[in-house]
Amino acid sequence: MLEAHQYLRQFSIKPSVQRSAVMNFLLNNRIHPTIDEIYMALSPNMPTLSKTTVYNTLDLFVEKGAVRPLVIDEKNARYDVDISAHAHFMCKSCGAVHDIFNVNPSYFTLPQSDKFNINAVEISYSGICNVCKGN
Amino acid sequence: MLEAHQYLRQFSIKPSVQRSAVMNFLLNNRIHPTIDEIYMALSPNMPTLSKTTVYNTLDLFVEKGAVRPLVIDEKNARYDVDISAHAHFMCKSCGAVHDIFNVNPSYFTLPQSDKFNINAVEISYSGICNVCKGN
DNA sequence: CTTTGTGCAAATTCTTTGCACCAAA
DNA sequence: TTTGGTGCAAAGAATTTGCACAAAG
Repeated sequence: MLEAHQYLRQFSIKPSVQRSAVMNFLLNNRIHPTIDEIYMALSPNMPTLSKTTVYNTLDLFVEKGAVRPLVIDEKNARYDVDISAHAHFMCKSCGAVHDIFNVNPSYFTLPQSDKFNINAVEISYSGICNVCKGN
Repeated sequence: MLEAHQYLRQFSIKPSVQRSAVMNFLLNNRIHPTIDEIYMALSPNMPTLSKTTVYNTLDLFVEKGAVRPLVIDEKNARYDVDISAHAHFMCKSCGAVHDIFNVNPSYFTLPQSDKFNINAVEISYSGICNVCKGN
């Protein structure tokens, strides 16, 4: 937990018990969790935790640049504590989201445009994972 | 409308008045509309149209490969009738989604993986458009 | 007729909001 | 104390579902 505590300070986020717990979960569970997954994972050990706090906390983390919101799952918001340039894969069957690191870094270059001020890119792959495919 | 009618047949979609109207709208309004935008645009001329039908219709179009669902807007599902490989830009201020065609075609290459069966890719850019920026 | 499509209303799910209470400085 | 954080309950928004009626073949 101390680790998460320190980590938050790097992003100028005041640590609280709840914030540290959420960050700790994100740092140790690189599953790009949904709000509900975070809430479900933490509430057994923090019975008073509310989902509103998880929403507030993730909004703050995104605002401070400590996590990035993923746009890959139409159903739920998902968050990644790894803010380095990398892509993601989502299995259309089980819904799991995985990191894809072997993507040419040049793909993350932002294109020039005279109509838009482009400042972020997201590369999302989808298909079926081997677990769902049955091997 | 005849155009849309024919277009649907190419994808083995039985045309109905509603389906043709939706496809016609998509073909002539390349704005990557949401369900609500489609519904709002058509309902004045089709008072009995229901939003459920718009949902059903778009689901069918996606299933038949006539349109592709965009994963770029966390708030609403958006659809693109142009199924060729190209990227999109979404303005975080006004929410408008635009096509980005000047992206290196190689970026759309699907990476190989022994863990996943990757069969689709989406490249999404975001930022602020010039209209919102004030010039 | 029989199948397929449409549309209303209700239900569900995810997210946001308002407000009171708690905690830290 | 004063500010900021938390949590409950209610509200809101997008989507899905169940079912009855309409349309097409």
